Amino acid sequence: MSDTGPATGMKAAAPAQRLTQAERRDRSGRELLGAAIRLVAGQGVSAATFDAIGREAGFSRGLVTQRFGSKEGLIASLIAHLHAWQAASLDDAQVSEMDGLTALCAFVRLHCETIRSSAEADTYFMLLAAAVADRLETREAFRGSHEVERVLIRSFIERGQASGDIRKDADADAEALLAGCSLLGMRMQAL
Amino acid sequence: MSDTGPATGMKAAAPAQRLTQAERRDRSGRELLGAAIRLVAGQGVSAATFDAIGREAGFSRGLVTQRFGSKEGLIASLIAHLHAWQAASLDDAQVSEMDGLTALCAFVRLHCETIRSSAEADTYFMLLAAAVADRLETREAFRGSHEVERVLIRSFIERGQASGDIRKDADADAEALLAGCSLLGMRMQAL
DNA sequence: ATAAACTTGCTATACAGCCAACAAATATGT
DNA sequence: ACATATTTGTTGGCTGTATAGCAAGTTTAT
Repeated sequence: MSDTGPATGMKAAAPAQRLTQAERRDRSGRELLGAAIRLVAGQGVSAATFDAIGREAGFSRGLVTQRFGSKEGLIASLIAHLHAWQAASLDDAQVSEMDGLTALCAFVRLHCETIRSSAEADTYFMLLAAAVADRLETREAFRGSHEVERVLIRSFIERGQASGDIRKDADADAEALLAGCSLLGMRMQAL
Repeated sequence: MSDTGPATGMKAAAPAQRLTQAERRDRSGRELLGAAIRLVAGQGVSAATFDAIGREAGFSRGLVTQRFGSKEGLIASLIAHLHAWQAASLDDAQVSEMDGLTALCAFVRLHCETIRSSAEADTYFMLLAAAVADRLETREAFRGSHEVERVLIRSFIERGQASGDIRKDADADAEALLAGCSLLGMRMQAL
Protein backbone atom coordinates (compact mmCIF):
# COMPACT_ATOMS: atom_id res chain seq x y z
CA MET A 1 0.00 0.00 0.00
CA SER A 2 1.54 3.27 -1.01
CA ASP A 3 -0.20 5.29 1.67
CA THR A 4 1.55 8.62 1.96
CA GLY A 5 2.03 8.10 5.67
CA PRO A 6 1.84 4.83 7.61
CA ALA A 7 -0.21 6.41 10.33
CA THR A 8 -1.25 3.46 12.41
CA GLY A 9 1.41 2.27 14.79
CA MET A 10 3.86 5.14 14.63
CA LYS A 11 5.14 6.54 17.90
CA ALA A 12 8.86 7.22 17.96
CA ALA A 13 9.48 9.21 14.79
CA ALA A 14 7.70 12.45 15.59
CA PRO A 15 9.75 14.82 17.79
CA ALA A 16 7.42 15.62 20.64
CA GLN A 17 4.11 14.39 19.35
CA ARG A 18 1.28 12.59 21.00
CA LEU A 19 0.40 15.31 23.42
CA THR A 20 -2.91 15.24 25.15
CA GLN A 21 -5.36 17.93 24.14
CA ALA A 22 -4.99 19.76 27.41
CA GLU A 23 -1.22 19.73 27.05
CA ARG A 24 -1.49 21.01 23.53
CA ARG A 25 -3.74 23.80 24.66
CA ASP A 26 -1.51 24.72 27.58
CA ARG A 27 1.59 24.66 25.49
CA SER A 28 0.21 26.84 22.71
CA GLY A 29 -1.23 29.22 25.26
CA ARG A 30 2.11 29.64 26.98
CA GLU A 31 3.97 30.04 23.71
CA LEU A 32 1.55 32.66 22.50
CA LEU A 33 1.99 34.71 25.66
CA GLY A 34 5.76 34.28 25.45
CA ALA A 35 5.74 35.43 21.85
CA ALA A 36 3.64 38.44 22.76
CA ILE A 37 6.09 39.37 25.50
CA ARG A 38 9.07 39.05 23.18
CA LEU A 39 7.36 41.19 20.56
CA VAL A 40 6.28 43.95 22.92
CA ALA A 41 9.63 44.12 24.67
CA GLY A 42 11.55 44.06 21.39
CA GLN A 43 9.47 46.11 19.01
CA GLY A 44 6.84 47.96 20.99
CA VAL A 45 3.23 47.45 21.93
CA SER A 46 1.82 48.16 18.50
CA ALA A 47 3.99 45.44 16.98
CA ALA A 48 2.03 42.85 18.93
CA THR A 49 -0.60 42.16 16.27
CA PHE A 50 -2.51 38.88 16.10
CA ASP A 51 -0.61 38.01 12.98
CA ALA A 52 2.84 38.75 14.40
CA ILE A 53 2.19 36.94 17.67
CA GLY A 54 0.91 33.84 15.93
CA ARG A 55 3.87 33.73 13.57
CA GLU A 56 6.42 34.39 16.33
CA ALA A 57 4.96 31.53 18.35
CA GLY A 58 4.92 29.23 15.35
CA PHE A 59 1.15 29.17 14.93
CA SER A 60 -1.32 30.98 12.74
CA ARG A 61 -2.90 34.33 13.40
CA GLY A 62 -6.34 32.78 13.84
CA LEU A 63 -5.35 30.91 16.95
CA VAL A 64 -4.66 34.08 18.85
CA THR A 65 -8.14 35.41 18.22
CA GLN A 66 -9.71 32.12 19.16
CA ARG A 67 -7.74 31.76 22.36
CA PHE A 68 -8.03 35.29 23.69
CA GLY A 69 -11.24 36.36 22.02
CA SER A 70 -10.19 39.90 21.29
CA LYS A 71 -7.34 42.31 21.57
CA GLU A 72 -8.65 43.45 24.88
CA GLY A 73 -8.75 39.87 26.13
CA LEU A 74 -5.20 39.31 24.98
CA ILE A 75 -3.94 42.35 26.83
CA ALA A 76 -5.85 41.37 29.94
CA SER A 77 -4.31 37.88 29.85
CA LEU A 78 -0.89 39.38 29.31
CA ILE A 79 -1.25 41.67 32.29
CA ALA A 80 -2.53 38.85 34.48
CA HIS A 81 0.42 36.69 33.40
CA LEU A 82 2.88 39.47 34.17
CA HIS A 83 1.33 40.15 37.55
CA ALA A 84 1.75 36.48 38.40
CA TRP A 85 5.32 36.70 37.20
CA GLN A 86 5.99 39.66 39.48
CA ALA A 87 4.49 37.88 42.45
CA ALA A 88 6.67 34.85 41.73
CA SER A 89 9.78 37.03 41.49
CA LEU A 90 8.99 38.53 44.86
CA ASP A 91 8.48 35.08 46.33
CA ASP A 92 11.79 33.91 44.91
CA ALA A 93 13.55 36.80 46.56
CA GLN A 94 12.09 35.70 49.90
CA VAL A 95 11.45 39.27 50.79
CA SER A 96 8.84 38.50 53.40
CA GLU A 97 11.33 36.81 55.68
CA MET A 98 13.65 39.79 55.92
CA ASP A 99 13.47 42.64 58.38
CA GLY A 100 12.14 45.96 57.13
CA LEU A 101 15.15 47.82 55.83
CA THR A 102 16.75 44.75 54.29
CA ALA A 103 13.50 43.87 52.56
CA LEU A 104 13.18 47.37 51.19
CA CYS A 105 16.70 47.29 49.81
CA ALA A 106 16.15 43.85 48.31
CA PHE A 107 12.97 45.10 46.70
CA VAL A 108 14.74 48.04 45.11
CA ARG A 109 17.60 45.83 43.98
CA LEU A 110 15.15 43.42 42.39
CA HIS A 111 13.73 46.28 40.38
CA CYS A 112 17.12 47.47 39.25
CA GLU A 113 18.25 44.04 38.21
CA THR A 114 15.20 43.31 36.09
CA ILE A 115 15.53 46.63 34.28
CA ARG A 116 18.24 45.41 31.98
CA SER A 117 17.59 41.74 31.82
CA SER A 118 13.93 40.92 31.75
CA ALA A 119 11.60 41.01 28.80
CA GLU A 120 8.71 40.48 31.19
CA ALA A 121 9.44 43.63 33.15
CA ASP A 122 9.97 45.63 29.96
CA THR A 123 6.68 44.39 28.60
CA TYR A 124 4.88 45.24 31.78
CA PHE A 125 6.02 48.84 31.78
CA MET A 126 5.53 49.27 28.08
CA LEU A 127 1.95 48.10 28.45
CA LEU A 128 1.59 50.56 31.30
CA ALA A 129 2.96 53.33 29.12
CA ALA A 130 0.57 52.38 26.34
CA ALA A 131 -2.36 52.49 28.75
CA VAL A 132 -1.32 55.95 29.90
CA ALA A 133 -0.72 57.21 26.38
CA ASP A 134 -4.09 56.08 25.13
CA ARG A 135 -6.29 56.51 28.21
CA LEU A 136 -7.15 52.81 28.07
CA GLU A 137 -9.33 51.01 30.58
CA THR A 138 -6.37 48.81 31.41
CA ARG A 139 -5.14 51.69 33.51
CA GLU A 140 -7.46 50.44 36.23
CA ALA A 141 -5.54 47.17 36.44
CA PHE A 142 -2.29 49.05 36.84
CA ARG A 143 -3.76 51.40 39.39
CA GLY A 144 -4.68 48.41 41.54
CA SER A 145 -1.25 46.95 41.21
CA HIS A 146 0.36 50.22 42.26
CA GLU A 147 -1.88 50.30 45.25
CA VAL A 148 -0.62 46.86 46.24
CA GLU A 149 2.98 47.87 45.69
CA ARG A 150 2.53 50.92 47.83
CA VAL A 151 1.06 48.91 50.68
CA LEU A 152 3.95 46.48 50.40
CA ILE A 153 6.56 49.21 50.59
CA ARG A 154 4.73 50.79 53.47
CA SER A 155 4.77 47.51 55.36
CA PHE A 156 8.54 47.34 54.86
CA ILE A 157 8.93 50.83 56.21
CA GLU A 158 6.68 50.17 59.18
CA ARG A 159 8.54 46.96 59.97
CA GLY A 160 11.79 48.89 59.79
CA GLN A 161 10.40 51.57 62.08
CA ALA A 162 9.24 48.96 64.58
CA SER A 163 12.69 47.42 64.77
CA GLY A 164 14.38 50.81 64.85
CA ASP A 165 16.19 50.54 61.51
CA ILE A 166 14.18 53.36 59.99
CA ARG A 167 13.51 56.75 61.53
CA LYS A 168 10.16 56.86 63.27
CA ASP A 169 9.32 60.43 62.33
CA ALA A 170 8.85 59.57 58.66
CA ASP A 171 5.36 59.30 57.22
CA ALA A 172 5.39 55.68 56.06
CA ASP A 173 2.53 56.05 53.62
CA ALA A 174 3.86 59.16 51.92
CA GLU A 175 7.36 57.72 51.74
CA ALA A 176 5.98 54.56 50.21
CA LEU A 177 4.18 56.53 47.54
CA LEU A 178 7.29 58.54 46.80
CA ALA A 179 9.43 55.42 46.58
CA GLY A 180 6.95 53.83 44.20
CA CYS A 181 7.04 56.94 42.02
CA SER A 182 10.81 56.92 41.95
CA LEU A 183 10.98 53.31 40.87
CA LEU A 184 8.39 53.89 38.18
CA GLY A 185 10.18 56.98 36.91
CA MET A 186 13.43 55.06 36.83
CA ARG A 187 11.84 52.41 34.69
CA MET A 188 10.48 54.95 32.28
CA GLN A 189 13.77 56.71 31.90
CA ALA A 190 15.46 53.38 31.36
CA LEU A 191 13.18 52.54 28.46
CA MET B 1 -25.91 99.78 -4.46
CA SER B 2 -27.26 96.42 -3.61
CA ASP B 3 -23.89 94.78 -3.93
CA THR B 4 -23.78 91.68 -1.77
CA GLY B 5 -20.79 93.12 -0.09
CA PRO B 6 -19.57 96.70 -0.61
CA ALA B 7 -15.99 95.58 -0.53
CA THR B 8 -14.24 98.81 -1.11
CA GLY B 9 -14.04 100.87 1.99
CA MET B 10 -15.33 98.32 4.51
CA LYS B 11 -13.30 97.64 7.53
CA ALA B 12 -15.42 97.13 10.59
CA ALA B 13 -18.24 94.79 9.56
CA ALA B 14 -16.55 91.45 8.91
CA PRO B 15 -15.89 89.50 12.12
CA ALA B 16 -12.19 88.88 11.75
CA GLN B 17 -11.80 88.82 8.01
CA ARG B 18 -9.25 90.35 5.76
CA LEU B 19 -6.31 88.57 7.28
CA THR B 20 -3.06 88.61 5.46
CA GLN B 21 -1.83 85.27 4.15
CA ALA B 22 0.82 85.02 6.82
CA GLU B 23 -1.74 85.71 9.53
CA ARG B 24 -4.07 83.13 8.11
CA ARG B 25 -1.28 80.61 8.08
CA ASP B 26 -0.16 81.40 11.61
CA ARG B 27 -3.64 81.27 12.95
CA SER B 28 -4.51 77.92 11.42
CA GLY B 29 -1.16 76.53 12.51
CA ARG B 30 -1.72 77.55 16.10
CA GLU B 31 -5.26 76.26 16.15
CA LEU B 32 -4.21 72.93 14.73
CA LEU B 33 -1.59 72.47 17.43
CA GLY B 34 -4.06 73.54 20.08
CA ALA B 35 -6.62 71.06 18.79
CA ALA B 36 -4.01 68.30 18.77
CA ILE B 37 -3.15 69.06 22.39
CA ARG B 38 -6.77 69.03 23.44
CA LEU B 39 -7.36 65.73 21.69
CA VAL B 40 -4.31 63.99 23.08
CA ALA B 41 -4.92 65.20 26.61
CA GLY B 42 -8.59 64.33 26.46
CA GLN B 43 -8.78 61.12 24.49
CA GLY B 44 -5.30 59.73 24.15
CA VAL B 45 -2.51 59.84 21.62
CA SER B 46 -4.18 57.56 19.11
CA ALA B 47 -7.22 59.81 18.98
CA ALA B 48 -5.09 62.50 17.40
CA THR B 49 -5.72 61.54 13.78
CA PHE B 50 -5.42 64.02 10.92
CA ASP B 51 -9.15 63.91 10.53
CA ALA B 52 -9.95 64.53 14.20
CA ILE B 53 -7.42 67.31 14.57
CA GLY B 54 -8.68 69.13 11.50
CA ARG B 55 -12.28 68.86 12.61
CA GLU B 56 -11.51 69.91 16.20
CA ALA B 57 -9.69 72.97 14.93
CA GLY B 58 -12.49 73.83 12.52
CA PHE B 59 -10.58 73.00 9.36
CA SER B 60 -10.43 69.98 7.11
CA ARG B 61 -8.25 66.93 7.53
CA GLY B 62 -6.27 67.80 4.39
CA LEU B 63 -4.81 70.90 5.96
CA VAL B 64 -3.06 68.95 8.67
CA THR B 65 -1.18 66.83 6.15
CA GLN B 66 -0.25 69.83 4.08
CA ARG B 67 1.00 71.80 7.05
CA PHE B 68 2.96 69.13 8.87
CA GLY B 69 3.81 66.84 5.99
CA SER B 70 3.39 63.60 7.86
CA LYS B 71 2.41 62.15 11.18
CA GLU B 72 6.03 62.17 12.22
CA GLY B 73 6.26 65.85 11.34
CA LEU B 74 3.14 66.60 13.34
CA ILE B 75 4.47 64.87 16.43
CA ALA B 76 7.81 66.61 16.07
CA SER B 77 6.08 70.00 15.83
CA LEU B 78 3.95 69.15 18.84
CA ILE B 79 6.96 68.22 20.91
CA ALA B 80 8.81 71.35 19.88
CA HIS B 81 5.77 73.43 20.78
CA LEU B 82 5.49 71.77 24.19
CA HIS B 83 9.18 72.19 24.90
CA ALA B 84 8.82 75.88 24.19
CA TRP B 85 5.81 75.93 26.48
CA GLN B 86 7.79 74.33 29.28
CA ALA B 87 10.61 76.80 28.87
CA ALA B 88 8.13 79.66 29.01
CA SER B 89 6.54 78.25 32.18
CA LEU B 90 9.94 78.09 33.81
CA ASP B 91 10.66 81.64 32.78
CA ASP B 92 7.36 82.81 34.20
CA ALA B 93 8.17 81.23 37.51
CA GLN B 94 11.40 83.24 37.59
CA VAL B 95 13.21 80.27 38.97
CA SER B 96 16.63 81.44 37.92
CA GLU B 97 16.57 84.37 40.32
CA MET B 98 16.00 82.29 43.43
CA ASP B 99 18.58 80.66 45.60
CA GLY B 100 19.11 76.92 45.26
CA LEU B 101 16.69 75.38 47.70
CA THR B 102 13.91 77.84 46.96
CA ALA B 103 14.33 77.28 43.24
CA LEU B 104 14.18 73.53 43.68
CA CYS B 105 10.98 73.78 45.71
CA ALA B 106 9.44 76.15 43.18
CA PHE B 107 10.36 73.76 40.41
CA VAL B 108 8.68 70.85 42.16
CA ARG B 109 5.64 72.96 42.94
CA LEU B 110 5.38 74.00 39.31
CA HIS B 111 5.25 70.34 38.35
CA CYS B 112 2.60 69.52 40.90
CA GLU B 113 0.41 72.43 39.91
CA THR B 114 0.45 71.61 36.21
CA ILE B 115 -0.47 67.98 36.89
CA ARG B 116 -4.11 68.74 37.38
CA SER B 117 -4.62 71.81 35.34
CA SER B 118 -2.65 71.78 32.16
CA ALA B 119 -3.56 70.02 28.95
CA GLU B 120 -0.07 70.87 27.66
CA ALA B 121 1.66 68.98 30.43
CA ASP B 122 -0.70 66.02 30.07
CA THR B 123 -0.05 65.91 26.36
CA TYR B 124 3.68 66.06 26.85
CA PHE B 125 3.75 63.09 29.16
CA MET B 126 1.26 61.12 27.14
CA LEU B 127 3.42 61.58 24.08
CA LEU B 128 6.37 60.46 26.16
CA ALA B 129 4.44 57.38 27.26
CA ALA B 130 3.51 56.63 23.67
CA ALA B 131 7.15 56.90 22.62
CA VAL B 132 8.13 54.48 25.37
CA ALA B 133 5.31 52.06 24.61
CA ASP B 134 6.13 51.88 20.92
CA ARG B 135 9.90 52.27 20.92
CA LEU B 136 9.54 55.35 18.73
CA GLU B 137 12.38 57.50 17.52
CA THR B 138 10.83 60.41 19.36
CA ARG B 139 12.32 58.92 22.51
CA GLU B 140 15.55 60.66 21.53
CA ALA B 141 13.89 64.05 21.82
CA PHE B 142 12.66 63.19 25.30
CA ARG B 143 16.00 61.81 26.35
CA GLY B 144 17.60 65.14 25.49
CA SER B 145 14.98 67.03 27.42
CA HIS B 146 15.50 64.84 30.48
CA GLU B 147 19.19 65.50 30.26
CA VAL B 148 18.49 69.22 30.35
CA GLU B 149 16.12 68.85 33.28
CA ARG B 150 18.68 66.87 35.20
CA VAL B 151 21.35 69.49 34.65
CA LEU B 152 18.91 72.14 35.80
CA ILE B 153 18.05 70.29 39.00
CA ARG B 154 21.73 69.65 39.62
CA SER B 155 22.46 73.33 39.29
CA PHE B 156 19.78 74.06 41.90
CA ILE B 157 21.33 71.55 44.25
CA GLU B 158 24.83 72.88 43.73
CA ARG B 159 23.66 76.42 44.28
CA GLY B 160 21.99 75.28 47.48
CA GLN B 161 25.14 73.52 48.60
CA ALA B 162 27.24 76.60 47.91
CA SER B 163 25.00 78.74 50.07
CA GLY B 164 24.75 76.09 52.76
CA ASP B 165 21.03 75.39 52.41
CA ILE B 166 21.65 71.84 51.21
CA ARG B 167 23.95 69.29 52.78
CA LYS B 168 27.32 69.19 51.08
CA ASP B 169 27.85 65.45 51.36
CA ALA B 170 25.08 64.67 48.84
CA ASP B 171 26.01 63.66 45.31
CA ALA B 172 24.32 66.44 43.37
CA ASP B 173 24.24 64.57 40.08
CA ALA B 174 22.75 61.38 41.51
CA GLU B 175 20.23 63.30 43.55
CA ALA B 176 19.21 65.26 40.47
CA LEU B 177 18.63 62.06 38.54
CA LEU B 178 16.61 60.62 41.38
CA ALA B 179 14.52 63.75 41.71
CA GLY B 180 13.83 63.71 37.97
CA CYS B 181 12.74 60.08 38.20
CA SER B 182 10.42 60.86 41.09
CA LEU B 183 8.75 63.70 39.24
CA LEU B 184 8.32 61.57 36.15
CA GLY B 185 6.91 58.66 38.14
CA MET B 186 4.51 61.00 39.87
CA ARG B 187 3.24 62.20 36.54
CA MET B 188 2.71 58.69 35.29
CA GLN B 189 0.81 57.66 38.37
CA ALA B 190 -1.30 60.76 38.11
CA LEU B 191 -2.35 59.92 34.57
C1' DA C 1 -17.01 9.15 15.04
C1' DT C 2 -16.95 12.92 17.74
C1' DA C 3 -14.95 16.71 19.79
C1' DA C 4 -11.20 19.78 20.45
C1' DA C 5 -7.30 22.39 18.64
C1' DC C 6 -5.74 24.77 14.85
C1' DT C 7 -5.74 27.06 10.00
C1' DT C 8 -6.96 29.73 5.94
C1' DG C 9 -9.75 32.86 3.32
C1' DC C 10 -12.72 36.61 3.90
C1' DT C 11 -14.89 41.19 5.26
C1' DA C 12 -15.13 45.57 7.29
C1' DT C 13 -12.94 49.47 9.25
C1' DA C 14 -9.74 53.08 10.17
C1' DC C 15 -6.17 55.72 8.81
C1' DA C 16 -2.09 58.17 6.31
C1' DG C 17 -0.92 60.36 2.50
C1' DC C 18 -1.83 62.09 -2.35
C1' DC C 19 -3.89 65.22 -5.65
C1' DA C 20 -6.76 68.06 -8.36
C1' DA C 21 -10.08 71.50 -7.78
C1' DC C 22 -11.47 75.69 -5.26
C1' DA C 23 -10.96 80.17 -2.57
C1' DA C 24 -8.61 84.00 -0.86
C1' DA C 25 -4.75 87.23 -0.89
C1' DT C 26 -1.17 89.62 -3.43
C1' DA C 27 1.29 91.15 -7.56
C1' DT C 28 1.15 93.09 -12.26
C1' DG C 29 -0.50 95.38 -16.35
C1' DT C 30 -3.53 98.92 -18.21
C1' DA D 1 -8.45 102.90 -10.09
C1' DC D 2 -9.65 98.72 -11.80
C1' DA D 3 -9.13 94.14 -14.00
C1' DT D 4 -6.34 90.13 -14.58
C1' DA D 5 -2.62 86.85 -13.37
C1' DT D 6 -0.07 84.50 -9.87
C1' DT D 7 0.94 82.76 -5.64
C1' DT D 8 -0.63 80.99 -1.22
C1' DG D 9 -3.92 78.63 1.57
C1' DT D 10 -7.79 75.26 2.01
C1' DT D 11 -10.78 71.45 0.76
C1' DG D 12 -12.93 66.75 -0.20
C1' DG D 13 -12.55 62.72 -2.88
C1' DC D 14 -9.55 58.77 -3.68
C1' DT D 15 -6.14 54.94 -3.05
C1' DG D 16 -3.48 51.69 -0.62
C1' DT D 17 -2.24 49.42 3.55
C1' DA D 18 -2.66 47.40 8.05
C1' DT D 19 -5.35 45.03 11.18
C1' DA D 20 -9.27 43.03 14.10
C1' DG D 21 -12.46 39.72 14.03
C1' DC D 22 -15.40 36.06 11.83
C1' DA D 23 -16.64 31.57 9.85
C1' DA D 24 -15.97 27.56 7.22
C1' DG D 25 -12.60 24.08 6.64
C1' DT D 26 -8.53 20.82 8.19
C1' DT D 27 -5.86 18.37 11.31
C1' DT D 28 -5.15 15.97 15.77
C1' DA D 29 -6.66 13.63 19.92
C1' DT D 30 -10.29 10.76 22.39
